[in-house]
Amino acid sequence: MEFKLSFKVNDHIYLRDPESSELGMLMVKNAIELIHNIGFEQFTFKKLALEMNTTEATIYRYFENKHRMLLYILNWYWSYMEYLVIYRIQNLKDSKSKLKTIIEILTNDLPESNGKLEYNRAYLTQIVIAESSKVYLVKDIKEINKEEVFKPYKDLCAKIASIIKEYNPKYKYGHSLSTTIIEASHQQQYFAKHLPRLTDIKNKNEREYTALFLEELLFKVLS
Amino acid sequence: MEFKLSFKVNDHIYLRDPESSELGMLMVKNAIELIHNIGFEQFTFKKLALEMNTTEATIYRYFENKHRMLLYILNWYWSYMEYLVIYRIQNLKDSKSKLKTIIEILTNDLPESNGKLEYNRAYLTQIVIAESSKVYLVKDIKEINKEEVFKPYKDLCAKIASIIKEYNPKYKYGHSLSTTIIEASHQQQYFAKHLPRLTDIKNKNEREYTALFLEELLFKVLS
DNA sequence: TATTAATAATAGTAATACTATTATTATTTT
DNA sequence: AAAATAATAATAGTATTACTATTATTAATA
Repeated sequence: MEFKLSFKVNDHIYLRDPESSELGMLMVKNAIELIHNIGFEQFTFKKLALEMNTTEATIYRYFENKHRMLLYILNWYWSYMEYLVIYRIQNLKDSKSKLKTIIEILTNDLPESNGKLEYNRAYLTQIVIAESSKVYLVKDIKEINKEEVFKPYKDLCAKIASIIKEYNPKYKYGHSLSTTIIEASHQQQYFAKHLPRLTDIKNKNEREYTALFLEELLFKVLS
Repeated sequence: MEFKLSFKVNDHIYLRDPESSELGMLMVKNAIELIHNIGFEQFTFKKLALEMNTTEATIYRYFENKHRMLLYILNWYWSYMEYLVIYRIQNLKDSKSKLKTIIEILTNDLPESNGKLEYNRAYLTQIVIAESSKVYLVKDIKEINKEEVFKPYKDLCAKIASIIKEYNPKYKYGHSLSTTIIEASHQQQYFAKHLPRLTDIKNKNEREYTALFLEELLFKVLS
């Protein structure tokens, strides 16, 4: 039996499911590369269309705008993250090693998946680090949130919070601690690379550094 | 003697110092209101010009683009924050109450200043919460950072790190903990307000909630 | 008083973020 | 196999954004 890694993303996010066609899948794959290369602000549907030899209008039939496309990509990422957490934790007995595994997952590239969608995992990770906050730091967050499009993030947060509770049932801020860990894992990697004086990094790589910082923080907070 | 609250912002940020004229000051004041009202993405120099009965071209003689304007506003904020930390801490003896004061400063509106610049402090706080990460999460961070335009943030971070060191000389991640606290203070307030399921907020207000979460976190990490 | 500097008014451009229309091709239904 | 439906490509067009340039007018300074 082959396991198919395919996450159903809330269909409010797209106009037409990009997984429903070759073109749609190619679109997301190319978008990840292009956003990684030029950044979300410079990214346009026109440039994406040019890159993949199609037209702007065609892309607009899949996604309402580029914000929705980024949201789609992040939903995929968050869903995958939650799956990874569940999968890699299932055989672990003590909650301490579960939490360690979570930190590890949060500070490494996505592992190879065997589903049909083969995105560039290193690029995807970079996009999450540099662009993810832009999907919720928007003026119309209220209306967007009504469509349940942040459910995968909330689910991931709840999952991590449940393991935090398992480790220390008395701790009252499991969800906030989860989001703080998640966001800090991106931030610290970004700062370590681009604004190192906002961190204490010496010569290690950003991931290893971030993992050490977060692990110590997490266990001290929960002690 | 009257104390004048005026922070010299790195002059790479502007083309012409907005503090050097009435119009310049009005520009920043109006920008803060407009960014607060419509969000940074929707904010344009055209709209700002319309708002204050001047022209786009005039604003462009002060700032290269809207990103620089936001950077200017945040530099002002970070400098003010550092000043506030130093000022409110000077008479405190033990480093524990110093850290508590820092959390308090980070989770409250800016206090009334007696300088000539009277920005809307509540709006400014909201801008920092919702828009600040957009100044460094940009593709050209490398070149921008060369101009030293993030110095006030780094200084604030270093200042807080020094007090962390004072409290616990053995702790190795003072700078990362500072930025984590600063960024989390914005994030958690934002989440508590707009995406509450990413937090554990019940019925308190977002600030009080965030302060409690951060204070507990900080002292546990440093114990 | 002359010079310089700042602003207002106006115009213009390339790029962005879309929408609309039609022809062509592929897929599905009858 | 023909007819109907759906997806795409090609093309065109619009309002807005993010600027730059020019000139006339007003204010400040030498």
